[in-house]
Amino acid sequence: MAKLKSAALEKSSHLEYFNIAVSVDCVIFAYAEKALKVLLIQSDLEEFAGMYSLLGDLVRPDEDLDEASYRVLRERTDLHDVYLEQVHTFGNLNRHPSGRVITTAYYSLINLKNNKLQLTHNELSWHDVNKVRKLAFDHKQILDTCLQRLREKVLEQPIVFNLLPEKFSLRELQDLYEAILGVELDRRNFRKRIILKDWLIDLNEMEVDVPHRPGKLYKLRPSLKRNGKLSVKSEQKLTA
Amino acid sequence: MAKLKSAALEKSSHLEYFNIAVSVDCVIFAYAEKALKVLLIQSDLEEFAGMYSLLGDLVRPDEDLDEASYRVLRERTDLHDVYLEQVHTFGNLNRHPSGRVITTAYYSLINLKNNKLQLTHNELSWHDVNKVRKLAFDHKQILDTCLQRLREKVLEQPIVFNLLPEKFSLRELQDLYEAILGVELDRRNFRKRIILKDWLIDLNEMEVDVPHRPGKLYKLRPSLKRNGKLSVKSEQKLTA
DNA sequence: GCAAAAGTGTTAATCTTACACCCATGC
DNA sequence: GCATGGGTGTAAGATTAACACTTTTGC
Repeated sequence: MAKLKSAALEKSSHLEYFNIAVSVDCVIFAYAEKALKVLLIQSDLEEFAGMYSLLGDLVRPDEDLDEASYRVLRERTDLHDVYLEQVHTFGNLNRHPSGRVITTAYYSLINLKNNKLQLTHNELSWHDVNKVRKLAFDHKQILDTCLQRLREKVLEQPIVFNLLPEKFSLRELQDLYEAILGVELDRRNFRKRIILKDWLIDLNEMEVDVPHRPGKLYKLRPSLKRNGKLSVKSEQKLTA
Repeated sequence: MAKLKSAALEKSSHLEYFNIAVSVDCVIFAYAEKALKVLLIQSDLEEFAGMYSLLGDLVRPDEDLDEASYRVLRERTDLHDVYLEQVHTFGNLNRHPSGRVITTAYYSLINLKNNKLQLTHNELSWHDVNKVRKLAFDHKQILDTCLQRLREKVLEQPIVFNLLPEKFSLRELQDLYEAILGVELDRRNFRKRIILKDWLIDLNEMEVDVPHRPGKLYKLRPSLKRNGKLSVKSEQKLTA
C-alpha cells in the first residue's frame, strides 16, 4: 500500500489547484399576474453590458455552499426561511470571462406578496420566465435547467405553496400549476387530485372582493411546510 | 445604474476568493454476482487510515468539470465512453480535513466484463453497495445520494444497459433491476413492460452453457445507447 | 338579469397487479 | 426423469381522462 500522507501535506502539494473560483447562482422564482417570474439583475460586466443575469456571488472561504446561496437571497430579497434547492453545477472552462469560475445553481421559491421587494428595486426586476430570451454568462441554460427541475418537482412534492400567500383558493392554486407547467389542467380532475393528496386544510373562509362567486380558502397543512433548509422526501405525486 | 467594470478588473478584486479547491468524486457502479457494486480505494490520508473512499481528484484549472470526472474514470479504469451523470455538489465547510474543498459527485455505470480492471487492481476493490457502512470524508453520503438518483433514473431511462454485456437475457436484465432497486419484480409483468418499451432488439440467439432451458438474447436498440457525454431526455418510464 | 367563476359525479379507457402451467435444456 | 429456469395470458382492481350543469356573487 502507498505511504499515507497527512491532510496538511496534501494541501500544500496541491496549492496550485486553489485557483478556481466557486460561485452560486440563484434562480429566484415568484408568481405574479398568472405567470411564473424570475428575478434578474442588470449585469455589471462590460462584456455583458445591457444584459440581465441571475443573482449570484462568489462563495466565501468560510461559508458552506448552501449557506452562500441563502446569503445571496437574504442580501437581495431580505427574506429568511426561503425554499431553496440545489440543481446542478456548471463548470465549463470558458463560462465566465473573468477567469475560471464554476457555479452551483439553486432555485428558490418566494412569495411576492410577503415581500418588501416589490416590482422594482434598484437594478432588480421580475421577468416572465417564458419571455426570457438571452442572459449573461450561461445563465439562460441555468434558468432552463432549474425550470425543468422545478416542473418535475412540483408534480411530486408540495412546494408550490412557497409561491402563494398563506391563504389561497383552489383556482389560484390551479392557475399556478398551469403557469409552472405550461399546460391547461381540467378543473374537476385537478380539484379531485389535490384534495386526495391531503396537502390542504380547509379554512372555512371565503375569498372576498371578487367580482363573482367567492371560492373557499385553503392553506397548506403545516407539517408539509418546506421553508428553509433541507427538503425531505415523501411518496406523493400529482400527475398533471 | 452602477458603473460597469471589466471582467479583468473584477477578477483582480476577487483574488482573495480563489482559495477554495474544487474536486470531483465518481461513484463507479458495476454489476457482478447479482449485486450492484461500487469501486472504492483505500484512503491515503492519515485521518482516514484503513478506510475506503470514492475515486476523485482535484479539478485542473484547464479542464471542464465534466471532463475532470471523465479523466478520473479513464485514469482508474482505462475506460472511455462511459455513462456519467452529475448528481450533486457537496460544499460543507469541514467536509475535507485538508482545507476547503467542494466536490461535485458523479456516478458512472460500467460493464465489468468488458473491462481489464477485474476484481482486484492495486488498492482498488469492488464492494456490494448494500454492505458499505462507512467511508472516508462524506463519501457515504455521496454514495447514498448517487444510489438514490440511480434508482430514480433507471425507472425512466434506458441506462442500466451500460452495466450489462452487449447481449443479455431478460432474466439477467430483471436480476439487474432487482439488484439496483432492492425489490423483487414479477417476472411476467417485468417482461411485458420491458418489451412494451421497445428498448430491446431480439437477437434471435440463445444463451449457451446454461444448466436449464436457454433464454433468448437481446441487445439495446442502438439509437438508445447513452455512452459518453450528455444524456438526453425521453418520455418513457418503467414503473417497478 | 347577466357575467364570471365556483362547485360537483359519472363513465370509459388505460394501466397495474396478482397469479399458474407447460416447455426446453443439462445432467 | 428430474431439476432449473424460460416462456406465456387473463381477470380484477386502481387510476386517469373526458366531459356539463347548477350555484353564488358583484354589478
